[in-house]
Amino acid sequence: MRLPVITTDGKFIARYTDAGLAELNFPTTGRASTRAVKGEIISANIRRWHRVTEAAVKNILAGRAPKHLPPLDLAGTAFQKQVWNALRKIPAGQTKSYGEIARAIGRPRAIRAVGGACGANPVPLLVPCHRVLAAGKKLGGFSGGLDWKRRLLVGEGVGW
DNA sequence: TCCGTATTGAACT
DNA sequence: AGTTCAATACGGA
Repeated sequence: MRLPVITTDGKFIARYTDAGLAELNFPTTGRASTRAVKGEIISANIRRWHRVTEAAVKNILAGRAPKHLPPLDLAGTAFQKQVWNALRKIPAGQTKSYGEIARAIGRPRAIRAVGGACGANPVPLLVPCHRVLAAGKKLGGFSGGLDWKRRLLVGEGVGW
């Protein structure tokens, strides 16, 4: 089940399973339109979750920590989930390095693997992979494009 | 098993 | 200040 999240910055696409939000994509430039979601039956749960998701996305875009998050149904390996879980502990307005995340999950040498897990994150924004910088406060990379990463950090008042 | 990473830090020019 | 290089863990083919 895919539903659009309309914001002033574009149309994000949220994908839900019975268990919760499974995916949240940045606005796609051109390809993959909203697609015929109509006709599908939207369960009460998903409707409720989607309202929470919309509010959370808008808050994050405005640089504020979302008050509530929908339940997440993240598909990934145990390692990736550990990383994503660690990312969610980063408070808004703060950043960490890939090395710090690696240490936080007890694998100080899994630095590059952390980068890989960030890139595999199906739910950017809600899982704040944009708060992870490379050593020396360099930007590193970002799945949705570095422009987004810069913008989100600036929105949270992070300077580097 | 080999390859590519959203890395890192040191050793060079 | 820029470049090269090895070490490194994980995931996909």
